[in-house]
Parts: sequence; C-alpha cells; structure tokens
Amino acid sequence: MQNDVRELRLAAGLSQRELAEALEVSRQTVNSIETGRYDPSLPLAIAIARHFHRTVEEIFHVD
Amino acid sequence: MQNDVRELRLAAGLSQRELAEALEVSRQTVNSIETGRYDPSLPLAIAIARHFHRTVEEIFHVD
DNA sequence: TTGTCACGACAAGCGTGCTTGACACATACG
DNA sequence: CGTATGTGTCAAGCACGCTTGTCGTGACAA
Repeated sequence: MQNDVRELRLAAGLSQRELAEALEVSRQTVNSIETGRYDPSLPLAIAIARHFHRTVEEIFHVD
Repeated sequence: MQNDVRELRLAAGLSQRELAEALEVSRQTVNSIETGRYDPSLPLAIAIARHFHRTVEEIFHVD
C-alpha cells in the first residue's frame, strides 16, 4: 500500500502534530502511516480521506 | 461502522464461501465483517469495494 | 435417515494498529 | 549560546484483524 498523506498534509500546510490532533490520533500514528510502517485502520483511512476531501481510493493505492 | 457487504453479496448471488475465495480470505473473515464483529483492514476493504464496483465510502459507513 | 451446504460462533495463535513516553537530530530563532 | 519546532524511531503494552480448526443448527436433496 502506498499513500499520499504526506503530500496532502504538506499542501495543507500542516505539521504531523496538527494533522494528528485533527484526526484525534497520536503523532506517531500519522508518522507511521506517512513513512509506510503500517496501513491505517479502515475508520482512520476514511477520516483521513474526509479530512482532505478525497475518497479513500484517491489517497491509498494498492501496490 | 456499518457496511453493505451482505446485501451486495446476496445481490451478486454469492455464498460467504464464494466471496471469501474471490477475496482470498477465510470464510470466517467474511462472516465476521458481515455480522459486524470487526471492521476489515484497509486493503481488504478496498478489495471488497473493487469486487462490487463500488467505492469504500459507498460500502462502509461511519456510525 | 443420511449427506451436504450455508451460516454463526468459539478458541488459540500470530501479526498489526495505536497508544504513551522517551530519545536523537536538524533547523530556525531569540 | 540556549530554546523551540518538526520529524524519525524505539520500547512496552493493549486491542483488533485474520488464520486454522472445530462445532452446532437449519434447510434441503437423495
């Protein structure tokens, strides 16, 4: 799985901490998703997509 | 999280076993998702959406 | 009755998703 | 210089996602 979270976050001018707070998760969780350490859960993926006004499929790409 | 997997599966005329084989997961996994025991992982949710030609958001609804 | 299929559910085990807390490093700013 | 911010990463712990194997039940055909 690849994702565009970092690009979207930077385009929105947010730090990892700020995005984490908006999503109500820890900063480490945002960092881990951006760096590909693991995939988000389905509810978190949907929350990320909604935050950036995108669909899940637009942000998360199956390898 | 609510989902429409059962309705989509039945509309497609598939058994839980057949859908599980198509998705390459166990029958118990399909059953657990349909009965709401847990949410699928993100890759599995995307696979389910693709199988039914829907988006993730069309099938999985945040409470 | 016997066999088979679909479905629901349980248990044990393993890997992952997420947490808090901590540490290191680079960059920028007083 | 000292301090703050942003990021990467580690450890320990807990809950969830998924597995195989098993069992029970209802429906339905032979």
